[in-house]
Amino acid sequence: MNKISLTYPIENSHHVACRDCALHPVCDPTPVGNIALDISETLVSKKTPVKAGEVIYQEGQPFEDLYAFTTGSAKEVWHYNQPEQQVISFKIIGELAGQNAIANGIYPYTLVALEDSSICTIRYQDLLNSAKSLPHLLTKVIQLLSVDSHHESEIRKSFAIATNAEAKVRSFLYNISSRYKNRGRNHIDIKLSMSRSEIASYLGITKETLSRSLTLLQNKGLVESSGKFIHISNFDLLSRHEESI
Amino acid sequence: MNKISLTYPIENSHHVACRDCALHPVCDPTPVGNIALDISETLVSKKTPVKAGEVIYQEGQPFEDLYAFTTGSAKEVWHYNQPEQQVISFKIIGELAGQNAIANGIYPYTLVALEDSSICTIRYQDLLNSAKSLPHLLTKVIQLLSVDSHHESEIRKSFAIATNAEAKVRSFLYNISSRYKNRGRNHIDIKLSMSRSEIASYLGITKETLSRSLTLLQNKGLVESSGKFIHISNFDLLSRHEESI
DNA sequence: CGATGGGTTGATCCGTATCAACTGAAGTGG
DNA sequence: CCACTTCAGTTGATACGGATCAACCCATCG
Repeated sequence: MNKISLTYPIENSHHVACRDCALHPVCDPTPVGNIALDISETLVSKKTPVKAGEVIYQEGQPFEDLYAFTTGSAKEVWHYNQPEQQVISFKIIGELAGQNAIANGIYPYTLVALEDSSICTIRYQDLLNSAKSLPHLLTKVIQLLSVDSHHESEIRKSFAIATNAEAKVRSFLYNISSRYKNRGRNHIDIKLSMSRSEIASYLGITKETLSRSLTLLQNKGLVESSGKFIHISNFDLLSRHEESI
Repeated sequence: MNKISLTYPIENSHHVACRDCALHPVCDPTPVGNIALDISETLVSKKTPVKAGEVIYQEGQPFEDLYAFTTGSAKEVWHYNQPEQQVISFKIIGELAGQNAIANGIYPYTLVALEDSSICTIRYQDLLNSAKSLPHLLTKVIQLLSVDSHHESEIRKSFAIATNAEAKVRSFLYNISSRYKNRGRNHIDIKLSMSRSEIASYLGITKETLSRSLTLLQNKGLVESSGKFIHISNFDLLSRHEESI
């Protein structure tokens, strides 16, 4: 394969525009004019840098903040201290983290930055307080959570459908690529910030099987992979879950 | 095994009390006194009967209502018309359905009653309208959705952890049992309203493997199963996901 | 009473885990 | 600046678990 095709700059490294961020509906409540600016200023602390490997919140810790990634990415893991830690989800640029803590008031998992990133933080209690004067804010939060709920069931669906390892990997790549696409970013040439072992843990397969599946997909001309860089050769074929490809 | 131990009446068949229903926070917004009663009366249409096999909503249909089961249960399926339909989730007594439609305004899956049931219906738009005068209602909705989000990621976690079929079945039974327990119902003797094939589809295994796993769990003294009736002999052991049992 | 369909049990084959060896890239120190 | 170390990732060989196909059991219903 031609390595050169993968070496041109990847967009992932740039800051996401505020309008493409998961928190945007909250940061920018359109209907209220210049009050909106105040909200955004006071409610959201913007673009704090975090280092690769840094823990943003820890499982068991009391819930306080929601986070959105404006650069970089993270993994959500269970049993962070255990030898065999389970990867629960990946958060990429523009996405929200911490929603699953609202239910019990405790972060159920640990969030760890996969690379040097920057995050916007919103204090949930402040959000609720502001909502007393701006009820419209709450419907935005509801929208955010519902998107999340749907997102989760989509993932679970594709997992249940995926009979073999290759299908799991395919749906993972499609899922990641779609998420970049939905944020208006380059979804054809992607840098995977997580390791093979982390992907494997997430998919419930071994890293060896993951590696083999990737070469299979490559031989079928669906993707070209070179280390952390993945080129999606055929986006539409990736989504099809028929066995016969 | 002693069949008699499984034949005494199962509580599942009784109506759930309003206070144990997922919609309860919405039906009964405590802080507003006698206005609350009006809300509950006008917003929620109560305990409509549905027959086994009846479709409550269909995938692709525009989102209008949230549903809560006061008796009975349902399955959420994808590709309802296809020969191989995929089971996405099960809804049991007291639980909410339809939340995952808020995001896109369309029901992503089809909801089918597994047995004769009765449901409370709430028109989402009416709920939002009422919220203009009672913003507190919206925080309740947020709470509902967050519980759902957490619930989903819990399930996905246990699936990723479950290396073999037996562990999947074990975590499924633990999950169902816990849900009855959380609603203050009998979680030791359970009637599974869904078929083996439906459970298998949900778990992503075959019905044969499911059957074998059940007998394994039975031999280990964790459960006693007789057709649709399951007796949880050791609730705590069921939750442990260590291989060595 | 025989038919039907859900559920269980059995035998075989294939896919993935496991264990092991190897490769290559990145980082370290002389 | 280059050997040495180290670790992520890939490739190979074997063993085991689950899918598949098939037969059988049993409850329900006409």
